[in-house]
Amino acid sequence: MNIGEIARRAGVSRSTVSYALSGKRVVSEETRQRIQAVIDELDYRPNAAARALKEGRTRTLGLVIPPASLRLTDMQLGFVASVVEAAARVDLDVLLSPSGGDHDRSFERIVSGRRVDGVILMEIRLEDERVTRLQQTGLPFVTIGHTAHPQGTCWVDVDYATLIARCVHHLADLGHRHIALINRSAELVAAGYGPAQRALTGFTEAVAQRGLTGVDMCCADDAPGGESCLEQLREQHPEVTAIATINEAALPGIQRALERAGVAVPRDMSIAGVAARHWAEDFRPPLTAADVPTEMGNHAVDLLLERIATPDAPPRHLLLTPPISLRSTTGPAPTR
Amino acid sequence: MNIGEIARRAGVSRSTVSYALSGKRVVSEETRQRIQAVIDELDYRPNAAARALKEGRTRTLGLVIPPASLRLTDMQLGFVASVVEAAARVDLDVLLSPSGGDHDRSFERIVSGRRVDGVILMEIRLEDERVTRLQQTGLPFVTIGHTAHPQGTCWVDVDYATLIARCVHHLADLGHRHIALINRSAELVAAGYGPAQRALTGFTEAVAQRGLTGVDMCCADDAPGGESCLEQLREQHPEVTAIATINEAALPGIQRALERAGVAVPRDMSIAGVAARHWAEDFRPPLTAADVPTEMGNHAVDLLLERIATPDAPPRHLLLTPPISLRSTTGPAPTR
DNA sequence: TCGGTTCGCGGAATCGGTTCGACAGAAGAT
DNA sequence: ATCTTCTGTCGAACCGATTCCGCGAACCGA
Repeated sequence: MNIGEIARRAGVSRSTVSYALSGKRVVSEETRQRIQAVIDELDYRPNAAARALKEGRTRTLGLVIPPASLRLTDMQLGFVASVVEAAARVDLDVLLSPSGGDHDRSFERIVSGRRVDGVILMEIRLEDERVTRLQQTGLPFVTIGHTAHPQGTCWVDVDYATLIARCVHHLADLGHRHIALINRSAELVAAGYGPAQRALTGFTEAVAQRGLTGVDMCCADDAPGGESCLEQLREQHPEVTAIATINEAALPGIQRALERAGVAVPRDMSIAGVAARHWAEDFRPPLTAADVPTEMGNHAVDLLLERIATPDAPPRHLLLTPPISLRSTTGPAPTR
Repeated sequence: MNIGEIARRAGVSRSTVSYALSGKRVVSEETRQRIQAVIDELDYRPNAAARALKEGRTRTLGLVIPPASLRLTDMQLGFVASVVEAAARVDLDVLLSPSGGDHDRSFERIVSGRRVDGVILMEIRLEDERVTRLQQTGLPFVTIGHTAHPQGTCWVDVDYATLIARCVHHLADLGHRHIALINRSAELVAAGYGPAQRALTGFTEAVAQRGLTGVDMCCADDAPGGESCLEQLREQHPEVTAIATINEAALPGIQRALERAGVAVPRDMSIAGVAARHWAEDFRPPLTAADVPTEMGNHAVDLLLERIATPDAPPRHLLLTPPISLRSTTGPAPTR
């Protein structure tokens, strides 16, 4: 069931079948229909490898995700889903590469075996050698998140610094004077993980600007982590009345610890976060948060397609600053 | 940077380079080292498409996931992660196809464009046309979950009927007489989604066997769904003192509704579920549940590799029945 | 009727690997 | 000295598409 078979049965040459399929040259309507009939009958579809070899492109995008051992957050998951969906809409397939390590075989296969036409990189660090590796090879790529030197690359990101600053301002407007930042895990912060670093910067600046006292804490990215982090916070800083956080995964634990301690939200404690929209909505009470649009994956695909089409165009960036959706977890600071 | 370039620089023929790389014929140690030196210098890696074309295999596995619009549960996510990880361990890549629809372009590309050597199918229904389509094409495949007629296919699944039955027995042993099954969404049940159907069967039989009264409810697969489902349950069946569920995603909502109503777990209400292990552990209080091993993805990959190697061997199945881990959400029935 | 244009199609090269058959030269057997 | 057996390498075919070049027939205006 290759193109030769179709050609023989339709009584034409292989090239004619190819042209009938691609439309790159005129084929008489009669011939075209005859060919199509044979194709339908045999359910023929061109061999992807042969086409990729000849055309020099694979019609496949690579998506580099964190290794399976690290559990993905809802937000990251949303990115994956929207990347896959956006790619499917333009008839592209997505090849997954779980790679966090330095010199990953899977990553190398993808980038230097010409298995994909372009790569989307997730969870990048401020200094990320995968980015430099991709720059070497010349393979088009887009990152979700950006490095410390983002000028030369194409990326889409959420402006964590500004978003966390907005959370702080919102809380300050409500009269809160003592605010805590609950950041991502200590390991990530130490590894130079961009969002964690930038959230801290934004927090520190905003707190200083409003003359508040701020305390920042790292917190393991899961429910138990949030729970113990909050216990520690209430013990060491009982004066805190509001929390800003980018740690989605820790929120259920935070919430639970507050409940156990009899601290009502938002009466006794306000929470403003940065999270996936559906996640914030599903949260009880609904979370006041800057809704990170999961469509970021779509944007990443768009940018990547552009870059593949015109590799020499200056790299474009997209820094999103979604507004804070006021829901039910923030309120006026308690009067002592 | 193709094999010809390497051959020229090393002063040998292309075939010799190929043999040096594959080891399928002896190449003198001296020549081999010379070739390797050139390869290292140029950072050469064979073109995947060319190799796939000639060899007739792509070294790629297809993973068909639910479309992006449907949010994946933690358990499904765990499968994806473990499939990707298992594939990476044996140097295989994973191609994602988001396809739930009947005649999906992405699915068709994968199965009939010979883009993959085998396919893993998730979220299959009792009658699933994707399965019949794959059987037509002869492409090796393994399903996570099984259809109503599973004899001829290769699959790995969790024995939901038995697990839910065990939950019922466990709860009955604790003295509960009125037990509710909180199932997956009504749409899934209507669509003939296997786990939902089998959970219902197992529940009904176990309840009858123990002479209990059981009530089964469908419930949207998210927190708000769980919340409203529980409210409805308490209104219509206030006598229920225990819940068995396979609806992971609804649990936070269930939990929240119970709290709001002042119903303590497990004092006033026991809950036994089927969920991913880490999920059950993170839940507060830790959930008594049959821990679905996320390693099911690994097993699926193993089965698939076997099937690819020996397509004519009789299809193998794997029906897992993990034991119930007793944690903190079940206790003796309340004395009235 | 003739030269030129258009239309529809076939032939053959090409992409970059793998693999089979052949072959030269060295080594061993008789 | 001749015949056989290895060893190590090369050349060429092949996988299944795409695409450039060119050819014959039809068509058209003069």
